[in-house]
Amino acid sequence: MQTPSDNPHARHLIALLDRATAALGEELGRRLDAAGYGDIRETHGCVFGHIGPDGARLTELAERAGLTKQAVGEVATELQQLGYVERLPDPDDGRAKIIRLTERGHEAQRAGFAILDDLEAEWASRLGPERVEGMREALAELLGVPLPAGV
Amino acid sequence: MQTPSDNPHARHLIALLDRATAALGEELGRRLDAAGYGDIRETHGCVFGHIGPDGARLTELAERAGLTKQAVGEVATELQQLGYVERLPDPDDGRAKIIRLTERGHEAQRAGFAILDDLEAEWASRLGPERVEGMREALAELLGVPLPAGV
DNA sequence: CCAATGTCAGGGCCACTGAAATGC
DNA sequence: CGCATTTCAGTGGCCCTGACATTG
Repeated sequence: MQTPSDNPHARHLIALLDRATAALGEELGRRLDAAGYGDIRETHGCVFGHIGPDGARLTELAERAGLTKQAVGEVATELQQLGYVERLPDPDDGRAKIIRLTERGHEAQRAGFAILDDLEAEWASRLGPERVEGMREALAELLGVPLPAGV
Repeated sequence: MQTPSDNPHARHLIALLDRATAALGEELGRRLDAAGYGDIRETHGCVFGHIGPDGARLTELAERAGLTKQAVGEVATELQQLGYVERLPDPDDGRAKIIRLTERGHEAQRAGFAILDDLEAEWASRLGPERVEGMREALAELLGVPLPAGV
C-alpha cells in the first residue's frame, strides 16, 4: 500500500514531507493510545503543542498554532471535557481566561513529547544522528524557527 | 504570526515537517493561481501527483495516494468538470475506467511540477543544494521510497 | 469610542464507512 | 459464486467566516 515510486512526483519534497508528517502523526497516535491516551487525537496538538507550564490564553494558542481562535477554542473545550485542561479567569484581564493543563494534561503532554523524542531517536538510529539533525536544522532555517544552541 | 519558538514543541520534527509541507502547499497554490490555474486546489494533488501519461485507474490512484476510492473518485469528477481529466472505458476490463489527463490537464501538471522544482531550487539556493538533497534522501530512505540513481 | 478577548452560529471542504450495480 | 471496480448516499471531523457580548 502507500505511494509507490513509479511516478515522478514521489521524489518531490512536498510529497516526502507530507508522508513523513503523516507517518509521525499516525505512530504518535498509536503509541499514545497504547499508553492510555486513546481519547487524544491529532487536532489536540494545537493545544498540547503550544501550551506551557503556566498555561496560555486562547488567542495566544491560536496565534502559535496558526489557527483561528474559534478552532482552538473548540479543541480546548473538548480537552476540558476530557479532563486535560481547565479554564481559569485571568486575574490581570477580565476578558481573558487562562487555559491550563490539569495534572493529567501534563502527563499526557509529557507522554506525547517523549514519544516524539523516541520516534526521532529511532530515525536517528536508522539514518545516523547527523542526518536527522541536519534535517531539523535545515527545516528550522527555512521556516525561520530559531533552534536554541544547547540541545 | 506563525509559530513562535517559545515552546519546546517547535523543535520537534513533526512540527517542522508539518509547517514545511504547509509552506510548500500554500506557495504552490499561490503560483498555480498566478499561472492561470486558480481552480486547482491542494486536494487535487491526489490525481495530478499520481497519474502518468497513459492515465490510471481510480483504484490505482487511490492506492498511490493512500486514500479511499470514493475520495479520489470525487476529486476525479471535479477535475473532469473543470476539464483537466477525462474518463474513458478500459478496453481490457469492462468494469474499469481509465482516468486520463486532457491536454489542459497535462499543462497543469507540468506547471505544478515546474513550480515545485522552482521552490526546491529556491530552498537549495538558501541552504545549499547538498542540504536539500540530504533532506530528500533522508526522507526517501525513511519512507522506503526509492530515489533513482541518476539526477 | 476603539481594540482585544472569547464565544455562538453557520457553512464548506474533505475524507471516511456502508451499500449497491456492474463486470471478471 | 466470489471478487474487483466504480459509484451513490450518508456521516463526521476540522477549520473557516461572521456576528456578538464583555472588558480594557
